[in-house]
Amino acid sequence: MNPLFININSKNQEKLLYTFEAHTFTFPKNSSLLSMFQNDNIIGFVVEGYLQIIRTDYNGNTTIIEELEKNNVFGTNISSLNNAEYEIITKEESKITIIDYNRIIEEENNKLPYFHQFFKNLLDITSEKISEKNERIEILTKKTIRDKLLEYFRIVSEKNGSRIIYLTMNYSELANYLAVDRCAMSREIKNLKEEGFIKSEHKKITLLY
Amino acid sequence: MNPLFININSKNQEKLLYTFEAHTFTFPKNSSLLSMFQNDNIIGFVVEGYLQIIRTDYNGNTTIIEELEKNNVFGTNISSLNNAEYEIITKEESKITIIDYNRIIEEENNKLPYFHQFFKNLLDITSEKISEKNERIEILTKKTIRDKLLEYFRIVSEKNGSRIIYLTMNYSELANYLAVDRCAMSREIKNLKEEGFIKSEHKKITLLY
DNA sequence: ATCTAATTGTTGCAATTGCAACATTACTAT
DNA sequence: ATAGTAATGTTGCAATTGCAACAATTAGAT
Repeated sequence: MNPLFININSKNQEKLLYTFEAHTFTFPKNSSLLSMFQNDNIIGFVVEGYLQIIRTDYNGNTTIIEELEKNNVFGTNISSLNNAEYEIITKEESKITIIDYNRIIEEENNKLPYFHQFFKNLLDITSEKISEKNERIEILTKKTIRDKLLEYFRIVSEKNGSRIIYLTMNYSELANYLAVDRCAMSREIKNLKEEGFIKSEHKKITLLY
Repeated sequence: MNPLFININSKNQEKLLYTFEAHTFTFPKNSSLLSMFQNDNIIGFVVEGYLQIIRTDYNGNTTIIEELEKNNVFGTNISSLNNAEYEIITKEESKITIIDYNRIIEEENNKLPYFHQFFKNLLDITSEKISEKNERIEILTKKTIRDKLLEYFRIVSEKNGSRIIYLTMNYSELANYLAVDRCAMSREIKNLKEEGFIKSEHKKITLLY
């Protein structure tokens, strides 16, 4: 379910996307979307695929800021894409729909019966993003690699309602996400396994505590 | 300037606060606001004072999540206050205004001429919070205490347009915010001073690079 | 099927950090 | 002014981590 369209029936969804002149694009794997709407102010969502928002700082270090899976929403403002250090890249072939933000905030939209709901949804999505950022901060404020891993596992496990976790990122990316050295993380995962806290095979991790 | 009321004249501001039945409260220093609106969904802003949103995890460790100064906006959803681990505390006597969020999102508000602007402002504020969270993440992903400090100084310096920084937090709180040991941070600040990167007297820090 | 590139695993070692314990200074209230 | 409390500074030491260099495994392309 696309959170932009909660409580909006599919006929009105189409109408809304038509009114806002939404456009859908497909990007090949490992491409940057930024050039597409560099100076525009947009809201977009993932129709199909997997993308990441990454930041590259002045030293050339990159950090994963956000993962974008099917139905996830992103935007110039709500994803800090107005910051030149941020960009969106596709990790696999991806299809996205883009809406001009300026069309969304036009006052005359108030006449559309479903617009209020749409705008409310947008605010809910933005609030939800703040929650996710706070969760990331909860992870990053942990002092040890072990505690960061366990906090990450806890959050993912709670979100999916299961003690079995399938990693969406690969291990290099996870280390980046947790802001730790990949090798040190690998060592710590081995320790967690040896001490019986987790079981892991490839990207499947089972929490045993 | 209160960002909730950008492009809304003061007469309409009052009208709006009246319509939404906003209430203003004063809290003494070092008090928790949470009990006031535990199960409500609210939006609030700081009229006067200084507050912090802090998180206490299952181990009893507390983390500073957000600082709230005059005119800053907070809310159940946009500040993750629906999470039981989060609370707002006053660091000095503070006056805040609270609005019931359910009154804000009523559809009939669309009839109010200034409402569209208000809702847009709310979305802008929420987006801005995401940017701030991303900045915090940029700091926390740095590997060393030195890099965290310099990144923090850079962000504050850019925000204020000055190489001279006045810390809003005390040093214990700053260490908490950067998620490092206070003593180790103190040591690193001494190093930065000795190596001529910064000058510091009490809460005034001058960047020399 | 095979070659190549990408990802993951391993480990010694030096650097950084957290922790603890204590000294010093600044703030607050009476 | 002074006592009491909170904040800050200092430092030795052990634990954790990052780094580097390399091995092993897996994934992807032709």
